[in-house]
Amino acid sequence: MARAATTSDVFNAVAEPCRRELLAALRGGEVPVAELVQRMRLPQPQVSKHLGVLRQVDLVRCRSVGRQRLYRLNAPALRPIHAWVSEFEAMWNARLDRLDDYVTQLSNTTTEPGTDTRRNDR
Amino acid sequence: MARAATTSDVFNAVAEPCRRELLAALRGGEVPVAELVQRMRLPQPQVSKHLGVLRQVDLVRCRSVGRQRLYRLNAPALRPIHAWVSEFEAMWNARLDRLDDYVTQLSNTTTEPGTDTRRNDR
DNA sequence: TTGACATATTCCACTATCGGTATATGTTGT
DNA sequence: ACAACATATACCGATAGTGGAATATGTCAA
Repeated sequence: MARAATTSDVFNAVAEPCRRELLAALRGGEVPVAELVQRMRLPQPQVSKHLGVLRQVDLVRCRSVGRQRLYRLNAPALRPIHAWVSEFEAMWNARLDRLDDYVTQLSNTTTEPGTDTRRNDR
Repeated sequence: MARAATTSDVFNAVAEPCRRELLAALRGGEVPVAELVQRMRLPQPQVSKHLGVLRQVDLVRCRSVGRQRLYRLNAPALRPIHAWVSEFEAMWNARLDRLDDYVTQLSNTTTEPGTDTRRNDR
């Protein structure tokens, strides 16, 4: 098993740069596939496939208008991600890292176990 | 090319459930690998490998103490993710989705192009 | 009904990632 | 110097994800 299935996990769906770009492109409102293809400079099948993934995790929804398909963002589906990162937000807002750095300097820090590059991080 | 390399993209690094769990386990402060192995109930090599990935994207850092290695979270590395999701936050906070639903109902919505399941989303 | 158009799906080959096992590296204590 | 310990890395087999090209589905217009 390699990773939680892309099609079932929002985190995975968003891990793909193209799909993030797609979501960004949908921030303005409904957009037909053809326009997405243009903006993304990607072959149409790829776009459709990416949209398919986003649909499966409910990050986007679409409706048919004539032969076109208008996609729109379903922002609330991003909440799990936001919630998850937010739990860590305090840790960089509260400047706890300063204490962290202190601890770091106490003993000589080895950031990269193999290659011992910088000794003073951040 | 399948996806942006796990080792170079924070989004990808975090896409793995085990790695998210690892990060969560480090929220309390520095933790030696052995303890992580215990908590995760995963073979030690897996844990080390996951830690390796997290290290490469600078989500965690570590220092050596005797033969142990103490890992700690580098929370600021999560900022890109937080920043990205936050750009969408307004869209679910502002109840714009209500308007969205309205648009949805105007024409019969087809959420799943192939399998036409529910017609009324959310 | 036929053809143009818009989009989705299938098939294929390639690569990256993951889990598992074995082994290497490095450190402490004797 | 050697053994025990802690952790990292290398190797392997399996598999899922991606891009690309071809094709299927569905809709409109004549």
